[in-house]
Amino acid sequence: MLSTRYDPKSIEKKWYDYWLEKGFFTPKGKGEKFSIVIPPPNITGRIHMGHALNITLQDIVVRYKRMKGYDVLWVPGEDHAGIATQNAVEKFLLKTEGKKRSEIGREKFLEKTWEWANEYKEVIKRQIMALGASVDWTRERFTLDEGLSRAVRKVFVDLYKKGLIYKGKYIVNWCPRCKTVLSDEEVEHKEEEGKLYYVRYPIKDSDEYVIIATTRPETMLGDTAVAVHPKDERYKDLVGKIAILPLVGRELPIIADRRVDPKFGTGALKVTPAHDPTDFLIGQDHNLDVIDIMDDDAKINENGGKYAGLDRYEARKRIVEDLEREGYLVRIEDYKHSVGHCYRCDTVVEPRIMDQWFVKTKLLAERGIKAAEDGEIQFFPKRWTKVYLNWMNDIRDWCISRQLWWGHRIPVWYCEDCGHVMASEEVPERCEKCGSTNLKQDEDVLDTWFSSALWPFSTLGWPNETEDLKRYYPTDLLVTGFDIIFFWVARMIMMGYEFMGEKPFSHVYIHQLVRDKYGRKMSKSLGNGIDPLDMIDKYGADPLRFTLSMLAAQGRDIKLDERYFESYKRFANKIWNATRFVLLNLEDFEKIDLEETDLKIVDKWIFSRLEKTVKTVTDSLESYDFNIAAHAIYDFFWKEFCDWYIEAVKPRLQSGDRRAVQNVLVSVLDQSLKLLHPMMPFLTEELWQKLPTSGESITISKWPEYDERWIFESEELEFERLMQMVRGVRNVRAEVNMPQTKKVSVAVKGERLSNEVEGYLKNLGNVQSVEYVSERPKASATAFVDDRNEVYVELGGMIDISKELERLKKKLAKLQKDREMFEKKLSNEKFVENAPESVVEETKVRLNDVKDQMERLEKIIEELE
RNA sequence: GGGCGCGUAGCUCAGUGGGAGAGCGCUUCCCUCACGAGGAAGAGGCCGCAGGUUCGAGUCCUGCCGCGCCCA
Repeated sequence: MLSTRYDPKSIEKKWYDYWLEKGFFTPKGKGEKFSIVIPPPNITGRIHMGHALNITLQDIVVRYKRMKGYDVLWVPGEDHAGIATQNAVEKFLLKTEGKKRSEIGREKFLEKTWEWANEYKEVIKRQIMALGASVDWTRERFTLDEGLSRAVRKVFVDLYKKGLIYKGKYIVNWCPRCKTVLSDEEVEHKEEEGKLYYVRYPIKDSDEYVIIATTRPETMLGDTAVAVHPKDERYKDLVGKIAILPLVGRELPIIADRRVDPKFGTGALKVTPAHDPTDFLIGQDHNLDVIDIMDDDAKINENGGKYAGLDRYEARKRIVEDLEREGYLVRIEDYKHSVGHCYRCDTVVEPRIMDQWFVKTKLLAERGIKAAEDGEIQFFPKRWTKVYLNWMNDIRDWCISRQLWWGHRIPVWYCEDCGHVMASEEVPERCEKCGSTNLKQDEDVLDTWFSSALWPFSTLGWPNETEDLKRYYPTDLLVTGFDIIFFWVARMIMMGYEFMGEKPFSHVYIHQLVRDKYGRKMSKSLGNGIDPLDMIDKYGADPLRFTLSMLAAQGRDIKLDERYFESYKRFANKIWNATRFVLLNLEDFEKIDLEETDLKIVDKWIFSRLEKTVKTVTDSLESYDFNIAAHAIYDFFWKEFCDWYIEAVKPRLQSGDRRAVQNVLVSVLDQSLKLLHPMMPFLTEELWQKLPTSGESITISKWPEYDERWIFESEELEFERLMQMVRGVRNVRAEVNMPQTKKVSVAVKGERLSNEVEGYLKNLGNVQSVEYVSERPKASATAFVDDRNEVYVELGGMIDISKELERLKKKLAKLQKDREMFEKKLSNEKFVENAPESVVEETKVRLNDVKDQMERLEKIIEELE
């Protein structure tokens, strides 16, 4: 028998092992398929709450679909996470061995990183298991697997041959800490308080000067022009003249270019093509010299003259001092501007001109744009479509080379003899042009997102034409966060169409961002993270999952407070104990096919409520409204099944004739557990296995189908009417501070209650006797009034007439308000004309009810007065 | 500068065109034989502000105020 308390630890591992052993998560390859690939977590450490949410939501859909009878494949895996992992390993190395990566060399460093990777792959895997994710571990993939690496090489070489990958000198974002370039998306812009420096540049052979404004004065060492807007009247005469660069003495042509913003600073722009994206473009159009003044550490290089060797900020300070001393500095203003930071280490990035590899994205994006416009790929919530489209329509070429060691090495070889460049899937033996064997591979690796972009098909075996690829591509759903729509979602779509000729997935569900209870992003630096594994340890995986489901309302961030887990653990405990109660009453259980004649009002009520819950939960899961599904089953199970149904049938269970009610209990419990299973897999399996109607596993049991035959509208109304009577009696009792245990006598005016209803009233209201009367007994309080019955609680000496009057008058006032509202509506001709007939009809009925109740109440009040 | 989202009970949030809801917290009562991690009853809301559309607006539209995010 079950213990009195739900203990998650004692059930979770056991059932996960059972599911694995039975192979429930491996698709059978028959029937309609449903496939989904996991967003591979980075192998940098523990998973965080965002992962927990992501994995939970996927597992809910996956388990639901599996129970619906789909042939479900959920592919798990991990991401090598180039820059993030390399940073983590570097830190680890420095801490444990006191060594930098440059000291141990590429080969040794990669060895260490592989050790790290293998360890953390296992860590991640165990964490995903702890969450209960029903992924198919026999198909686990890693982005640096041989198979996936082959896919990467093939994609690179194909795109290269199509001319969609090229190498070129462009302005790129350089992280001086990670010592690599970053794509535009890997740069995070943050508003910062900075300074705006106004500097005087003298005009050659004159006493004139032009004042420029800059936030980064150190870059002046690389200035090769001054630019103004062509229509700027202030500077019309200056265009064509020469300015002299202070401190350096270089001659700078003064040019006109539309890209200059006349409203910024003085309207005159110092042009530094090597260190600013706009300046770079201006430089290209005007054939300006490009002077790179920084090295990889963001220190000034030999082109910086006497400032060479200084760090960029030190150089800034020195240059400003020198400018001031020599009279070139006009003024310094406070200035708020947005500064680019590395998304992995938060260091301020420097724009630099470098020779890097790029993917030409314009053409690739076209098909992906059409797909979203046509609804071939749908976003949930819908509004993310626009975010995606804005980016795709304005897409820029993707810088894919990284000066890292950890990742897919760029499959390009350079012939040392003739200079020929070769892209090749396999290591070439000789130069295809001159035959030389003197070949050298490109030192760089690819952006980590390059391999992720192939994930939906590379994990299924591509470029081999595997059975999996044929059967499970395209996938049906992708669940991910909005922060990687550009990094990942958009690129998977582009690559999917380019290499598979088909979309990678049909639906994209963008999940919530998990914040702390104050609405701040969870971060290591703030220390405000709530660790999902700690929560599993403290409350259990099922409560964690259910909490996240309850909070997963589309289009809104989740503000997480640990108290939620406590609340929903109580729900799990409630389920546990309700099941325990049912099991305690099943010694003589015998399964029967319930006929309508076996069913009482309360049975029909609970079946009808259950059926409606089945519909709500099913519909909500279909539309990814996880919170609605969770709320529906929570309310049904706790408030209707536990608080009313079970309480109402307790006497029947004590009687000799309890076969039918046992069957109802088991049936409702069975279906409820199934509805709960996607959200709370462990708990439901544990309990379901104990039911006399169980099977091999709830995991592969059949999802409840909505069936109108189990809807009983009139019984629902009848039972709800009874609930009102019971509440009325309880209310009276509470008003006079009568203990709940004390039995009361009730007088009923109007029609006779059925034996069944009278029984519930006695049982649930703790009523000892019901007598039928034609007049209200003296010294009684009114518990319930409608057009069929009035229910009085006999109080005898306990009655406080003034208190009773106060209570009834309050009730009357409420009714009066309703009455006025209904009357106002119905007296409005336009309402009667325009509103749907059913609404008008309902309003009339309700008005009549209210009027009737008021009349009766008024009469009672009159008598009391 | 462009775009997006959010302002509903003390707190955290559901609710998208027809009678204001939940959890937690609060008050009162109950050791009722599944559960005190429970049960019963209750208090608590100009649904940010101002207009508009509509027979009817928490829900749709516009503006404003406040908060947050993305992009440039």
